[in-house]
Amino acid sequence: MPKYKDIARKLIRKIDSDDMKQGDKLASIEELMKYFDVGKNTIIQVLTLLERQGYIYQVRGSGNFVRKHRRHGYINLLEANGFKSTLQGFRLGSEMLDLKVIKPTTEVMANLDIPEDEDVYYVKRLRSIEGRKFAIEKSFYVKDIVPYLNQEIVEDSIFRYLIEDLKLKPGFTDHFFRVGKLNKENAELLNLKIGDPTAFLESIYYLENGRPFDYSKILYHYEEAQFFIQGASNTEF
Amino acid sequence: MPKYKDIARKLIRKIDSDDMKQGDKLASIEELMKYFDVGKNTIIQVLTLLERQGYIYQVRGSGNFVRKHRRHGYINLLEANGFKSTLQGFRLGSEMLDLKVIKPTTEVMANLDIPEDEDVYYVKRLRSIEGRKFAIEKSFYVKDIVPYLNQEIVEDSIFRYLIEDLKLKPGFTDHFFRVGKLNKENAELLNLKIGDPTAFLESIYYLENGRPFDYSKILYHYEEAQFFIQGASNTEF
DNA sequence: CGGAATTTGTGCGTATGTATT
DNA sequence: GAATACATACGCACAAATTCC
Repeated sequence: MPKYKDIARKLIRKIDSDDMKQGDKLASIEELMKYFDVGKNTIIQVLTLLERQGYIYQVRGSGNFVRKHRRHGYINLLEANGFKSTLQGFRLGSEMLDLKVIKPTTEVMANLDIPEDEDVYYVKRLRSIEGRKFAIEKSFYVKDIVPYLNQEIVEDSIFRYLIEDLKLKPGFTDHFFRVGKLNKENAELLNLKIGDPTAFLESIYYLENGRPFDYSKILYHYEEAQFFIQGASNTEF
Repeated sequence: MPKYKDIARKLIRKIDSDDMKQGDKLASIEELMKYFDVGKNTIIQVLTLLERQGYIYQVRGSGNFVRKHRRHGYINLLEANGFKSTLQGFRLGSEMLDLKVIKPTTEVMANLDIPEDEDVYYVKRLRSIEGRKFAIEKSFYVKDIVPYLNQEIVEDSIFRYLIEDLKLKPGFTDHFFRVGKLNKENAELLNLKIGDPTAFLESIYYLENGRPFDYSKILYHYEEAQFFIQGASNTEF
């Protein structure tokens, strides 16, 4: 592991600990250089990374300060897998409703950028949080990249399987978000009424090399799901 | 303007042009160094910035490739001001419903991190797109930072006024997102029915120095609003 | 298939500019 | 105005991944 990632992890652990709160000042670049025994560039690289991940904000001439969001139970849409760290501490469940290999629809072809004869895994899951119905998820995986799935994997964590077992490297993601009304089928699955609100999230996950491998459509229970998005410093363009 | 920002803008113009599409390869770092007559670090800095902004993805040993989303009419939640570039080309309107200086509620105090006796501007606007009702926005500005607002400013663009006239420098942003049902008052404003779905977005805008200056709550018309969020490469943590 | 060439990634040292304290 | 701290930028060396032959 490169030095800057190692240092970043250590600083993140420090920031996440109870020692630090919003607005606290980090050690100066000079001090961090000495402490970790690395060059200035490396520290700058670390701080740039932390800023981009939303852990700190940088103020020129002044210092680097902790950024700590104070709301819990929100899904952080900027983390690789939609159901991660911000929901830590909650009991999550996954019930498999369907799992099969199919040929892609036009919609799936377009979003995964594949031809019509390419096989895809179709997975439908009912997700729960603390035992309550939380979301209906329909996912499509390019079989060429994800050659095998079974019930055990699907009810545990597909992403963990992809990363740890298949050694895939997810890169970036596109999320598309809308609000709508539930139809009969989905309302019944979520124990809601027809016409009740729902958050509809479409996500396309790409590997590091830019190839899309997962297209997912999620309908959230409107009373259970809430989302969090951190915008970094843009300055123009 | 620093070299890396200047180069970034030029590359973004190039990428946004019709010449380039998703997956196209940029010139190599070596070539960019020669073309712009700068050092390698500067080019790397440019590419890191473009990657973070979602314009490109980087593949080690291979090259840098254009990332171009193909959906229009979506609001990009990662851009400083919620109603920017992705809605370019649409006719946007702002009708002022209320504008006054008030003392903060507990909620506003907490989100803007101010004491109870600090004055805030309260602005309520009805926003439209292509003449259709689009969203109801209630915003709170710290008067100490934004000392003056009037109807003209509020019905044009508050952010443009803050940046260009007040010379404020917005830094980062926190967005919180939920789905809910409309009450009578808001349903009437949006020409919808009581109980219809709505997207509810709370945003806190901070200056570069980390001080919050704007807390906004927006209720979107569920048939008009759709959102776009680009996740960058995270790789672990 | 293997090795060479290409391309990007990490890291050091240094100098100078700019904003804050 | 001086001291401190972060920002930009150059040049160099070597590592790691991909691509080409």
